[in-house]
Amino acid sequence: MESVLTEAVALLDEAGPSALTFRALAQRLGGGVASIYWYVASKDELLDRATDHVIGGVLAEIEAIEPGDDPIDHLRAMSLTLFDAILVRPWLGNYFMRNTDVQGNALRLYEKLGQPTLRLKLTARQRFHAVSAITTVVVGSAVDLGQEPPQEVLDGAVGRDEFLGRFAATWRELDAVDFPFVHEIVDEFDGHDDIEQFRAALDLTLAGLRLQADA
Amino acid sequence: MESVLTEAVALLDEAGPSALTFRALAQRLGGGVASIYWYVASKDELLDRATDHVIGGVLAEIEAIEPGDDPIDHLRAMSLTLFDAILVRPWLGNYFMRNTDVQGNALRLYEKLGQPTLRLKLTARQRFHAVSAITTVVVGSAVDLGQEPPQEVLDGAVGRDEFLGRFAATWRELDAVDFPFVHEIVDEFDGHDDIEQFRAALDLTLAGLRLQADA
DNA sequence: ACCTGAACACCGTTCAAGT
DNA sequence: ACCTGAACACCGTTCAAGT
Repeated sequence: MESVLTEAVALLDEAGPSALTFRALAQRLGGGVASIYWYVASKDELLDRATDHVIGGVLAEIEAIEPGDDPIDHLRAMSLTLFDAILVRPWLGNYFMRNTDVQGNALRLYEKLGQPTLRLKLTARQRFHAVSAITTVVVGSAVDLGQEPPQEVLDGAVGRDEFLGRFAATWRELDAVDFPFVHEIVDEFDGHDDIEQFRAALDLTLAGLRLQADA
Repeated sequence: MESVLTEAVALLDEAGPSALTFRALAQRLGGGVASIYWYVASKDELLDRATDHVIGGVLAEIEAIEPGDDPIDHLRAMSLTLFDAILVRPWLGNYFMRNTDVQGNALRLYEKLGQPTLRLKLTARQRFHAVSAITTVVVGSAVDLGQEPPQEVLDGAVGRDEFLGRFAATWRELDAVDFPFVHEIVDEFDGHDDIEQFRAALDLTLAGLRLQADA
């Protein structure tokens, strides 16, 4: 079982989600395709369990973070750790917390993420919504930013900057009257940093949360 | 071409993303499978174009919204409209804005969403980040909340409330010392309203944004 | 310019049968 | 308890050939 998950994750890491097939996995394990069904009832369950397997590592990182004085700073630090993990493995975002019955580590991570809100002056409902909001921002940003780039970028034939630059060039050609906003931000888009973009989104949510707690 | 997209969307609406296969689509169009490849180079392109096709309708709704006095209220109104559209068709979230070259309507929607920020006292970078953050919250929430529920819920054999209730029951059995946060919010989770959850997440981001603009 | 049948190279899943 | 080969019912995509 352990080795099924380890090899599944290895396959995902090496060649992406499309490389994780029962046939490829069976070959790595040196067995038949049907054997895997003894450990797992479906591909969805395999992905749920593989997800929880790596979330176990993330949970350990998150538990190692010092709470500190400010609950919101604590939330920020944990969010960044989770974000980093999903950015490297975007497939995590599609399965994380999908089924807490099989994802025990995800549930524990959710708990950890929620604990700082207990130190804030909020209602139970506000705490529930706050943690949901943060999870959405973290997972949503990571999945979005980690989307598989086109083949040419993966090949290394075209760098990320050049890829962004091409879009920027198209945008600059748009009518300035019809697209004032796009023109306003095109220089920011060109060559922008993904992590900074996430950090900004997270900070807006956390600023809103602090306001709520201080009200 | 028009009818290819119309039928593709109909298929997606009636039976979900898994029902959109080239074979099923060809059958509805009364032609061969290979014909579709004359209009579209791949399934990804088909989904990009189908997405932009329905985003065209959403764009019209969004353009019909009165700007009003407060740019942030305007942003909120537009976000809710986009959210509603994606909640009904979660597959939109996976493709929206993925390739603005083929998604002209998505680009126009992005522009509309950005325009209110021009009325706020922000830097170009803050405007770029603000619209990215809002888009992430809207798309992330809608995709998350619209995730295909398990078969038993779709069948109607088990209601949504009962489905949530089961998880809540499991959570209530967790150790109260190890899971203080889960216990704190389990009553809120049980029978919670998805739209309210999204609204709360959006409002946190918008509150943070207002703070930034008023600084 | 538009469409087709038939094939290719895959998938996840099942099942009777083995040890 | 654990594994297997072989099949089933699908996929997206290609291509030579038709009108």
